Amino acid sequence: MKIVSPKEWEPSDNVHLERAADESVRTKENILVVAGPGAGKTELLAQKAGYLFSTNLCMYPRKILAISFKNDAADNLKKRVIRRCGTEVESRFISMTYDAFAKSILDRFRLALPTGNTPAADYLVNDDATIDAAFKDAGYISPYGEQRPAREKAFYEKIISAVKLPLRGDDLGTKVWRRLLLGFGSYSSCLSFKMISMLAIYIIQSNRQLKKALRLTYSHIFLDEFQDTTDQQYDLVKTCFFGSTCSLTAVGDNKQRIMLWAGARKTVFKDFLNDFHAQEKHLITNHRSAPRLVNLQKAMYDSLNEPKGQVEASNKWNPDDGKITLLITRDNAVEEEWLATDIQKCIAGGTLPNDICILCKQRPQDYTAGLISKLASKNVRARIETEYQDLLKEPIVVLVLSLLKLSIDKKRPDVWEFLLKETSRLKGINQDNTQNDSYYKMQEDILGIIEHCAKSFSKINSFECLSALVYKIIDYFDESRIKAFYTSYRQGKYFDDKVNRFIKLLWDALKTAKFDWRKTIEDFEGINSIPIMTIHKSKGLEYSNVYFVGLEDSAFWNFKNQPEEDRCAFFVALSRAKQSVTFTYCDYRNGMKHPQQKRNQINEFFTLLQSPGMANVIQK
DNA sequence: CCCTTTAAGCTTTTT
DNA sequence: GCTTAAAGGG
Repeated sequence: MKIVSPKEWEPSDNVHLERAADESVRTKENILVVAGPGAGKTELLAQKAGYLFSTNLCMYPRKILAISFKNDAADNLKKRVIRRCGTEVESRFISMTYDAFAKSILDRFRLALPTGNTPAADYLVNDDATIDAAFKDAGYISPYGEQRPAREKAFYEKIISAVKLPLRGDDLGTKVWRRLLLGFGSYSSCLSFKMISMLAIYIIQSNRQLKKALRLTYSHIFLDEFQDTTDQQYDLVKTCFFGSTCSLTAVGDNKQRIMLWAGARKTVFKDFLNDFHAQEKHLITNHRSAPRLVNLQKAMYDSLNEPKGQVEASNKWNPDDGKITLLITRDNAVEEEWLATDIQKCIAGGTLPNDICILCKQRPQDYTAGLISKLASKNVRARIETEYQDLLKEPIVVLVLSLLKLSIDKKRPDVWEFLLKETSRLKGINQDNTQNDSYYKMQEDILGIIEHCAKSFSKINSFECLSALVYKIIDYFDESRIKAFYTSYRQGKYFDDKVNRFIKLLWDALKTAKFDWRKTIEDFEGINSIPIMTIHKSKGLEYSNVYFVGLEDSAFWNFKNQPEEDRCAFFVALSRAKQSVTFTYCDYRNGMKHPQQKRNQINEFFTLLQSPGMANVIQK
């Protein structure tokens, strides 16, 4: 990478940065970037990484630490940075989740903890059975017997979090901590995610040298989706970097704050501005949504307590682009027919199924079961994404799928490269020197398995056959190595459950695709179907056409308790759409067990959509 | 055994 | 607010 002066630096890949974004990239101050949907928050962070590396303001060999909530967000950001800056920055852009960051501190500095507070080296993470047993062993008698409802888990977390480190005293929480740190009876050491963070915070708080080392390693810190930060995550960041010369960049959007119910810190923007003396910048361009949709988003600013700040649609659109529809029907059968027809038209017009999305507030199964079969009768596939999303991010599923893909088509250099890299990491084979014997043998072995799969495909005609093939692949990678490498698979039946579920769904896909393997893999990955999900799952995603099913009081049943959050949820739903968004309401849903649906609580959404020039209202 | 009453869950991720 | 399942009553 060529070193340039800050003045010479320009965004890579011909990306244009609006003024506030350019300033946010170049500032040396701590900064909070408030940016609405489609403003390019990830791009801003990627460009800032490029700026810091190519000007050497992140001075070699210091690093940038980017913290996200979810693995896919952390991976996406890392990929974007590598695309913008090249692979030479790979080792200096550390992109990880809060939990991975806390765990990395604990694992490296575990022995800096005082005696009696040190977990065993091979602790399990968040194993329900162990935590349950620890409470029992510490003398806690559950009123629920063998079952553990959600509230019991919440109670456990509360007791565990209330304990102050280092451990002293003899209360229930401390007793549980002692058992979980070192193991007890036949149970091994096991920490919850909260405990890992608490230990990481304690390590940094009580050890000036380690804190100093951390601050020397990372000169710049990026914090993604900052509006969702919990108290504990904020504590961790503050413990590590408060009062340092490290420069922090937080990006987020208070209009998309829909995680308060799960413990997001309500005052996190204000606290960050105060604690870190950060500047605040606002991005105004919405690169995602068409002008009419941006207009609807803007109309919500008042109710979202957002200052009448500016938003502008990108100039790639015509001023009249974008479509908003409000469909009001008698019952869900009419609704399903209308939606299926509209979606069919949309696909006939050239929109890909996976560029369409069906959203629900909650419980997608209850709201879209009928629509799924209606669509199926018109040869349009739609599926509830939850389980597929979960499986597709499992390392074992990713491994097996890559191998299957190469067995179908050898000319997939990207997949081949990934598989070699992952396998050598898994098997502990040195990949710096690809000339050595073990690396060569690994390549030969993988090719052998690929050959075996390719030959087996035509013979697979039962669930048992498919299962045998998948286990043959797993055998090659070696189950015990997989469990040693991906530590989440070490506990309980987690590994077997995931693999069995994967085989089951792959078998379904194989039958649906009439044993066309290429199609099967495509289908499994969701290329050919419309994703259905909750608003929460859709956060951060975008689709050409969005259909929100069930704009009804009963779907927003908690509106009176959390009106701000539900307004944000509505805003998140509509702001996923690039080109068109449709909301549906029906008087009678799902067999009229109950009287007519209502729309009193959330009447403000209807007022908004029905205001002049906003939505095309269709009554059926 | 059947009918009524009561209580829980619903929106999440993380190794 | 509505569904589901468990608990309670006759």
